[in-house]
Amino acid sequence: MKIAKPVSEKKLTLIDVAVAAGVSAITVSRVINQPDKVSETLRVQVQKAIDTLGYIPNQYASSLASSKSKVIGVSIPTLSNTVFTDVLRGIYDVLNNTGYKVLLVDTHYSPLEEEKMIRTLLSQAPEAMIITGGDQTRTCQNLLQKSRVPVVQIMELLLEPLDMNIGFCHWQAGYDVATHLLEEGYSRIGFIGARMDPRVQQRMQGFKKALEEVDKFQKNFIATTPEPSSIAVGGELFKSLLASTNGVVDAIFCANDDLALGALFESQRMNIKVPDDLALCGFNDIEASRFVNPSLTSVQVGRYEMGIKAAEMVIKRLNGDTEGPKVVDTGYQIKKRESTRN
Amino acid sequence: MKIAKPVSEKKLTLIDVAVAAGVSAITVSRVINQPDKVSETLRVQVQKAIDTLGYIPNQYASSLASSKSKVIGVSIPTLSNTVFTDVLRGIYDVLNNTGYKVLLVDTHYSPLEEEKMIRTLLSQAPEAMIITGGDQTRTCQNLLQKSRVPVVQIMELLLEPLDMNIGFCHWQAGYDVATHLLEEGYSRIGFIGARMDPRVQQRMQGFKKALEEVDKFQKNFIATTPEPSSIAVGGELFKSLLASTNGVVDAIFCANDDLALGALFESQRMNIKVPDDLALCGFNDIEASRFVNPSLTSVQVGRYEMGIKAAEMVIKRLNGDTEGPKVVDTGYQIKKRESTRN
DNA sequence: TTGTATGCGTTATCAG
DNA sequence: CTGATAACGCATACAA
Repeated sequence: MKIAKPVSEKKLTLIDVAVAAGVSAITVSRVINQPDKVSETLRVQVQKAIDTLGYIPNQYASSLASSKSKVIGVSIPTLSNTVFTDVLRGIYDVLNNTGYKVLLVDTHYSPLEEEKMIRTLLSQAPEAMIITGGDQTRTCQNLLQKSRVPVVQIMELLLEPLDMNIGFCHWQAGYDVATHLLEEGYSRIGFIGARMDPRVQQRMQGFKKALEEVDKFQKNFIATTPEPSSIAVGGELFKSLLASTNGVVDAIFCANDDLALGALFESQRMNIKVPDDLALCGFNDIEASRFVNPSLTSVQVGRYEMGIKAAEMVIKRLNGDTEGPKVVDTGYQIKKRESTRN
Repeated sequence: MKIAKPVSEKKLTLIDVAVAAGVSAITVSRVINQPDKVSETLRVQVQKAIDTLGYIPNQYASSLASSKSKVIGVSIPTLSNTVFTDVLRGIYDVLNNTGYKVLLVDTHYSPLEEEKMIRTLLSQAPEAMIITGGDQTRTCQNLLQKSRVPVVQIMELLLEPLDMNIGFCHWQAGYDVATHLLEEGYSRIGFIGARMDPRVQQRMQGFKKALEEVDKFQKNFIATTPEPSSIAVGGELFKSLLASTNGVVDAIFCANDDLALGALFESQRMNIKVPDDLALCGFNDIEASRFVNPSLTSVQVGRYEMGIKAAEMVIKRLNGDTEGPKVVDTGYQIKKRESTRN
């Protein structure tokens, strides 16, 4: 049995392989996709031709014909925040072993941009989507529902998920942080937040509620900015809050650890002792929080695990399994450290 | 002019839009891809139909017909390191506005895994590839060359780039850091490094060379580990180095800022004064380095800009422009801060 | 087990 | 500027 040499110029197709192996195109297709449905003899013969020629299937023709893209769309607000890249890592680690490809978009926290990007994603006919949060535009949600792709909304628990949902309750987490600070004996408690995306808003509302319940909420104890969150901004907001409260604030809930680090570093420069003069609590529990001095109380959330689970939910659904729960609460845990020890 | 209502059941095609707008399919295609080639009247009319119906083009059909995938493959060692996600951000920010999609893979720093992933990427017929560094397996490099896709190798300057190359010289950066420390009067200078990927190795070699030139290199002043880099590991390596040098080390070049922060936090706990008792220099200049106390000397490299430029090089090449330089040195800058002020 | 006919949704080519 | 027709490469459905 002779097999033709590779013709390096033109693109190889199923037919080239079929001719080389002396079979029909569909048989080659089967050798690739359903090897069990082809006899041993032909399978070996065809595989040899494939290897010899160096044939690589055309995914686009395949997707078009089968309407299966093997693509999963993922949308996150930003690549600059370890919170999201940790989740991403979980998603990639699961999906890369399943033959699915990830198509990632970065919405820059803008629902409008998100709509545009999700439109692009949908044109790739993804078999499923993993998207962040629930503040998509109405149009965008319609697009998603009309497309009928399985959707997992991650990072936060939603009142009305589009489909599947995995995350935790930011409101409750904010409430619990405030409670922790109250329990530690602090009473003039402030809040600083940046970007103010829906999840930060919820943390703030939970925080506010807890203070209101004990009649300790004061409007001027809140400092926020629409700017992106950063250590620098944390320092700025910290100074604003000191000013607006005439320095009487005795504890601050920072909407995330970057802000908290900024506040901590600034307080060190101002010679304000943490936690003696002032308590600080962050959110997300990034690695630095555990090691900085004083160590920073923060709220741990299983980001990598959330990514893993979201991807697993997707895979399960794609395998036709509709049994599992559609909503998963991944919870959180307040890590009490030196910065709030009274 | 009436336009039909969306029929939510079947998938919309060009033809549906064409019928709704009362034109031919190819005209709709042109409105989408070459709007200038369609008269104002028809363009508006067709666009209206597209919007009303919520039509989304099928990229697979498009790619099959035009043999253009509009895909660019990107390979990075890990998603856990801001160094790479910053570059990624630059890449996405450029590419998202050009109609190209990014197919990203995370190689976990393993050339073997990289080879496997790049093989997968190639079956998507990417129009170009952006990959990290130069330590691909021989097989992998052959695959890339045979595929004839434009390739940009990023993060470091290579002796023999496969095609295009953008980055800076890590060896020289390491050399310069050592020189800076020597100039500040330090003379018992150590090095700590983790993961020990090719770029870290180069920084270490440059560092070593500078010390050797003034006869100040000592083998036991080096502490490394193959473990992933982290703040925690920085603290550990710091303690090892103190032990192996009997505490006489007076300056440490940390292969990155995470390690440096770990060393700094640990030194604070051990009551070792930086920079009075010990100088610390990091690498990458992450945000924390600028704000921590004492602020941390580090080496700034334009990561986001590198991503931007890499993507721009790719786009240029894809547009048939072969003029520009194939190798770009993005340089670096030592940010001298409190932690090395003698 | 293997093969034939046909369609997937778009774009290239060439006419009008 | 607009349209008819034929690819693009593969997989589905059915036949043999």
